[in-house]
Amino acid sequence: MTRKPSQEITAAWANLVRVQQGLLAAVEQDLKQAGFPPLSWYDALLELSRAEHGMLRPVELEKHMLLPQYSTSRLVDRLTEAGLAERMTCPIDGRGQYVAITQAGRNLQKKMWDTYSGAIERHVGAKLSNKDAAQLCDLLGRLA
Amino acid sequence: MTRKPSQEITAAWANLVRVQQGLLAAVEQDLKQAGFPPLSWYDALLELSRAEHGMLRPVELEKHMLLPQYSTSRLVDRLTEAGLAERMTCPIDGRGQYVAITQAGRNLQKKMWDTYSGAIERHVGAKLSNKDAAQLCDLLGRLA
DNA sequence: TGAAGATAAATGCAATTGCATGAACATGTC
DNA sequence: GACATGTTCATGCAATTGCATTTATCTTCA
Repeated sequence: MTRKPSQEITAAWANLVRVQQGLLAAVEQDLKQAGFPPLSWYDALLELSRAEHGMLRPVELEKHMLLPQYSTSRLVDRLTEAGLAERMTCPIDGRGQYVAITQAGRNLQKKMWDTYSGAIERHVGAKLSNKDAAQLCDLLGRLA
Repeated sequence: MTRKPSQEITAAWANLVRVQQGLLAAVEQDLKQAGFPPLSWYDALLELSRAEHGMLRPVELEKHMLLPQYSTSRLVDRLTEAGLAERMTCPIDGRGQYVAITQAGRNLQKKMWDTYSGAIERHVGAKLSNKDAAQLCDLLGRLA
């Protein structure tokens, strides 16, 4: 059997799960109250908007977002349904496709950022100095 | 509009969400592979096992676990179904009830901890000193 | 007392997720 | 070329979640 985690490790783990879930729920709530779709839509739109030509293979999107394959497929369904993205046939691989962000998608992403950034500032920025944030970031990075 | 979050804050937020989701998925996976139910079952069993007489009102459980009311109700359904907990009528409030952990519930909680603690050690303990963990814990605590 | 409002818990229904599989195409090997 | 294997993406189905509402009981206050 592996060694048991120390008190410190266990406490850090418990806090990590608890705090993240609380903050995420709060941020999602802020988005919803502002009439926006879930954060996962934002994440996808951001990834697409940053990609070359505003398009990505679903497989890429999946890797960026750390989502299961079927989850990506359905997220793209919804984005497409809402007119925020489009599926395009992939010229170099008959199995695959490209997902391209639309102008409406770009617009929504920018509008959501206003609310999203406000939520981050309120729930995180207001409670941590930049120095603390950098430190937190570093510690989390070691866990990745 | 609120101030925009700094680079540091934004990066910390992104890392927090990303790292926690990754680690949590990994730990859940470890539990599942060992043939155990989800972490939420463990959390509930732990709360119950620590409570006076091994029982809690659903409302209490809900507050401890930060879950919505209906979610708690259904979690208790499943625990009861599996013989890990029992619903008892509440003598002091006719609306309410008590949820009591069974011996099987206590046994499962202990068995799950073997696997769970191993996963924590592997995914967190192996990557952070106790000092780092304490610091992480502190930083997260300020966000709560 | 009794009516109004608050609280505890369950549940119907729609949306979402997870899992397993399927269909279409690609790649490597002989 | 043809078969075996791997990759990409979609989807049927069951389980879970979220939301709104219902039922039952409690509390308050006139």
